[in-house]
This record gives sequence, C-alpha cells and structure tokens, in this order.
Amino acid sequence: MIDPDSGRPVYRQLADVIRGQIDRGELRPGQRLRTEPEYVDEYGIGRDSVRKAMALLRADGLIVTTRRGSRVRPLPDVAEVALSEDTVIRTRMPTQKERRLLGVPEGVPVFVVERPGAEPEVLAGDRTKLVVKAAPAGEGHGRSG
Amino acid sequence: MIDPDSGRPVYRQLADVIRGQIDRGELRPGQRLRTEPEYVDEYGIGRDSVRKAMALLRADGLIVTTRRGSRVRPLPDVAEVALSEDTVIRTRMPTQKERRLLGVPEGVPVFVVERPGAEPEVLAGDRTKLVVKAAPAGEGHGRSG
DNA sequence: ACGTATTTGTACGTATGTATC
DNA sequence: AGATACATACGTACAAATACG
Repeated sequence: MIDPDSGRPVYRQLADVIRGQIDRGELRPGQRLRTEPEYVDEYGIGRDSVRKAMALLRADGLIVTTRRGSRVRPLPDVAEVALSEDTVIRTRMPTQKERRLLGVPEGVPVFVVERPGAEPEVLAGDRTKLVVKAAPAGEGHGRSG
Repeated sequence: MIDPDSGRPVYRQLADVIRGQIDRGELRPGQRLRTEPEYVDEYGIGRDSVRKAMALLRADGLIVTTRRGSRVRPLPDVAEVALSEDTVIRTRMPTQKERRLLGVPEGVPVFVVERPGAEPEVLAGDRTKLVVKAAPAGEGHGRSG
C-alpha cells in the first residue's frame, strides 16, 4: 500500500491514503483516525513519517489532533454574515492570539472584514459564510454622502 | 535567548523570536532567514527544533522555504474583485491541486466565491481582495424573481 | 561538462515529558 | 496508579536540488 521506493515520500503517501478515505466518506467528520503506533505497525513505517502525515492533514484543515488522538475535523454550524456596500474582505491565517480567541484549529483561515469607518473584524473561516444581500427595493443604494 | 526549561517548547520559542523580527521589520518581505545549521549553532538546539519552528512560520504564511533557504513571504500585488448581489463567500485552505494551480505557497488560504448560477470560483487569498461595490444609482437592486 | 559545497528534505531511532482515560 | 497516546527534542544518515567554480 505504501512504497518507500516509489519516489513519493512515505509521509505524503500516508497522507494521500487518509485524505482519500476522508474524500470517499470512509472517514467522516468527527470520526477517530487510528493511533500513531497503529499506522506505524500497519504500514511498517517510522513514527516520524506518521506524524508528518498528520501534520500535513492538520495544516490543510482536514483533521484535528488532541492528546487523545486525531479526528476528521467536525463541520461546525456556519453563521451567515451579511455584507454591506464598500466593504473589503481579505483572508489569511490567524495569528496565535486570534486562533485562541476565536477557537479555530490549525488549518483554518480567517476572514478580515473592513467596513467603512469601522475597525477590521476578524471572523473564523470555518464558522462563517459571507453573503452579499440584494438591496431592498425602493431604498437607497448607499448614496448618503 | 532560548531556555529549554522555560516550559515553552524550544521550537515555539525560536518561532517567537523570528516572528518578532518579522513583526518589528528587522526581517522584511523577501529577505532571507538564516540557514538551519546557523540557527542550530546560534541557539544550541537540535535541527529538529529549528525545522519545526520553520514549519510553524510556514503554516502561518509568514515565510516561504525553498531548497536554497527560507525567506520572509513576499507581499504579492493584490487584485480587487468586485462582488455582485447574492454572492456567497467562504474561505478554506486549498487542496494540493488548487495550490499548484494557483501557485499559492503553504499557509495561504483561498476564497471560494459562489455566484448565483455559476460554478464556485477559487481565488488565491494572498493576491485577492474582495470588494462590495456601491450599487449603481437608478438601476435594479436584484429584484428579478 | 563536471564535481563540490551548501541547504533543505526524508526517514529512521531513542528517550523523556505530559495529558487523558 | 497504570496504561495509552500524543508532544518534545535530541541524534544519525542519506537523498536531492541548487549554486558555484
């Protein structure tokens, strides 16, 4: 299943295998992965390679890891945030402080929303969906100044 | 400068040091970091710790690494993309294919823009800025259905 | 054209720490 | 308290890409 001589690094091969299992739904959100020693034994590879595979999947936001093991990242409820006119939206990875504050795991980016005349707002990328609403009929289109 | 007994992991301490240098502008975008062996010698730590520190900074989008060393991530030119009504925007990390296709380095998320009646569009998060434009005066406000 | 030095990448091992059950 | 499982941190060795002479 994993070929050390294939040219593709062992840890990437393992990451590919697990990514495939997630994509095909064999591993569902919230479901526990195997433990590191189990992957070591199962594929006859070093623990280092297993850990690097996990790190890859984590950085891509596919799994989350705690002291009790790794799980497929659960899909949180997504809140809709309406955007008003002249708003600028960027995305980037959060700082450590923002990660703590928002409670976002590794591999989850944030939105930075800048509304005119307001401080930039940082929103968790896994729990937020931005929506440009249709303007209410008969009312202004932002021409107030 | 780095204290192995401080409770904070060595590799995080090194990452903190470098992050500070970037934040304070002592290391500017595009500028080369020291090599791994240099950090090893300078702080008397293992190469493993240095590499993990680099991996952290890379995952946060602060640096990029090639076979010739690591540099502070250059700031690309940002293109403005206008959003129309009823558009939904999400953000997440790119898949490997998207990363290749868009040419985004590690630690850079993407926008997923869903316009009504169109395929979702994936935009590089480091080169794109979304803007909600003011509606043109006297014209429709999306009341077409 | 070729080899060499530099630098990061991969992959293994070992040991110990620490949180959780 | 003991077992389990991930986290940290060191070491070694070799591979591979790049740059330089």
